[in-house]
Amino acid sequence: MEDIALALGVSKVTVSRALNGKEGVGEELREKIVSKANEMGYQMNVFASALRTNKMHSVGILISERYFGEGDFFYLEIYKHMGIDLTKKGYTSSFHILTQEEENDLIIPKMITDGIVDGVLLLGEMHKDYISTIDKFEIPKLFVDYYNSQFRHIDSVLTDNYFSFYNFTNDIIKEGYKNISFVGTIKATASIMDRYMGYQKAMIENNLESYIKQYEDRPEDESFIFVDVDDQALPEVFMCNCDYTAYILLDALKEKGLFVPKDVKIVGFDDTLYSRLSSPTITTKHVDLEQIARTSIKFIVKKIENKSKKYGRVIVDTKRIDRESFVFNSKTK
Amino acid sequence: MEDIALALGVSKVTVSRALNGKEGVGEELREKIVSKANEMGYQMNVFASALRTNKMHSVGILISERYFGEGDFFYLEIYKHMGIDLTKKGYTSSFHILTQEEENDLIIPKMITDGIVDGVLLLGEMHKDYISTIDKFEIPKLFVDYYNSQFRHIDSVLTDNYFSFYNFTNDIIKEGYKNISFVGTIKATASIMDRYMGYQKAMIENNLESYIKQYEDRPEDESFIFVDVDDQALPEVFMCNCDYTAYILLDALKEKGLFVPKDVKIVGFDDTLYSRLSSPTITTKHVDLEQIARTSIKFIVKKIENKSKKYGRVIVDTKRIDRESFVFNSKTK
DNA sequence: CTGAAAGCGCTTACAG
DNA sequence: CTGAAAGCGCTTACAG
Repeated sequence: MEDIALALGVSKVTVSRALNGKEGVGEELREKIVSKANEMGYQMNVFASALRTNKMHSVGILISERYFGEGDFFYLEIYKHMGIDLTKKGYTSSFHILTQEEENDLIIPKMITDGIVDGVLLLGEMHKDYISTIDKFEIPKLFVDYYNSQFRHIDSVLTDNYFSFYNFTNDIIKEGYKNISFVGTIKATASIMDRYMGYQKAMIENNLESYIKQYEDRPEDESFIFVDVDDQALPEVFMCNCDYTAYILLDALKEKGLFVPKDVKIVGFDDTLYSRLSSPTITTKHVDLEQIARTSIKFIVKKIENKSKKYGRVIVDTKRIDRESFVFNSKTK
Repeated sequence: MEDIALALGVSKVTVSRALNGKEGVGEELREKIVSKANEMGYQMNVFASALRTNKMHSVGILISERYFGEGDFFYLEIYKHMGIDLTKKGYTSSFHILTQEEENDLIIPKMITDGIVDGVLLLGEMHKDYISTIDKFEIPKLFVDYYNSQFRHIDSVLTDNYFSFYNFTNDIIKEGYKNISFVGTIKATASIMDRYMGYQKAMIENNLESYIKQYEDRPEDESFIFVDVDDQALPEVFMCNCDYTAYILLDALKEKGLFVPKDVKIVGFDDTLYSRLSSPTITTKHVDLEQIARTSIKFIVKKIENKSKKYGRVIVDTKRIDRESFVFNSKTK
């Protein structure tokens, strides 16, 4: 094709430079070349280009299938926005849902081993051994909605679990509640742990140490979520680490003949379908997925194009959504 | 790398043939080459290969963002299984969520214009003009869960909407019901239309023509779903074209003080989250997504590798899931 | 600012 | 069954 562009009487070297926006071509010449290329319907052969540069203008997005339980639209929404941003930047994306088998056997997707993608986004938590294995590939990478101090050299874009939960708890305390419990197995994921620490911080700062109480929601070695509320001392508010847990808890309370929010109040986190389809609907925190996506893409592309190196941990805020499961009570008046 | 494989004293032509499973290499030699390649950790350069063959061993999966409303796990599940099957066959996948803007402005994804994917799967319905535009690209393609008689030359893998709904309706009639209504705007999508026709067929065959009644669920020019049940003559059973409609209808009935399944029965279709999270839960039909995925991948890969040409419309069956919203009544006894 | 030359790592006829 | 030669369409130094 370049040959034909030589219809302009220049060398293909010049054409290549003009089309790739490289310096070393006169402005008028460049414009002439570009318009001629369009006129001729020129389409660059990306393989030939990639053969020389090793860049496909493509980023891989990896996520464990564990995060695609039903109701988990969270990551899909993020992916959608990533796709939009990637397209804007002239990039293509490969979305790989990691099976449990691949994760256990440390099988790295073809898109990475074959160098088809120029960079990779690790969406959500995955097994440490798996991350180690991927980390051996010298390709730009970024955690999204996950971080691990063992892999501190990998930057990450994160929901502000800690501070958001702190604010959330603080708000509820301000509204007059004291006996507030946290629901979540804190060692299950880093997110749950961070949310719990945010809760604790607020409780301690408000001198409510004596009310601090944490319920488990993920029995060991079980994949399902479950909350045991066979407890005489019901709190005023259950702060659940996520909407799904809140949803399950709601069912458990109903079975015991308790009414939400009359007898006890509940809040969730994530603003997923569970918080909207339950009855009553659940007050929760919404995460700005679009911003997480935009930030992640911006950074990974910069890394790929060598424009910048280190970002560390980039935090994205959340917004409270009020629903039926938590309603201000008389204490606030 | 091939050069180094010449450590075996053969030409790189032979190595290329051996590694690609082409004929023209002795069996012993092939094995020797393959094991040497593994030993040396050889990784084929896919770009160089693609430059000659124009094949990246990659398939693109396209879907309109309209199908990623919340609760729509349907297509994501299919994608997940597609990814697994593709990996098994040594293929990579690019998942492109088509924005409304791209669909309206007939913008074709880079993965197709640049020839990065060897074939493309069109998941779910999209605008006819958009399909026409894509159809101009001479690349193997297949509809999944959609068909259009205007594009009869494009094969498709489909849920058996017509026959499944026919069977479903027949079952219900057998259980003693006569006054059965269909809920769904039949001109909205081909799937709804086919489901309706299946319902009608069963009604007519059982001489229940006089009971045939169809309610709208998608007001014109509205994106939300809504069911108007301000109707004196309630049927015994509402057969909704999908779970979401059933879910909405359930709410509408509750507001009128009606109880399901006591006062009236409801069934949905698709077995999505809506049918499980509602209260009562909704009897529905489950589609074998894994089979849809497996079939689609098998066919698109065959098309890419020129092993076969024409499949026409390939139908995948559904399975009834009984839940609370439809319970056998005394008539069956 | 522009061009001639070499080469990226494969595969495809063609010849033996 | 095996190999020598040419070429896929770009980009990267190097030279002017």
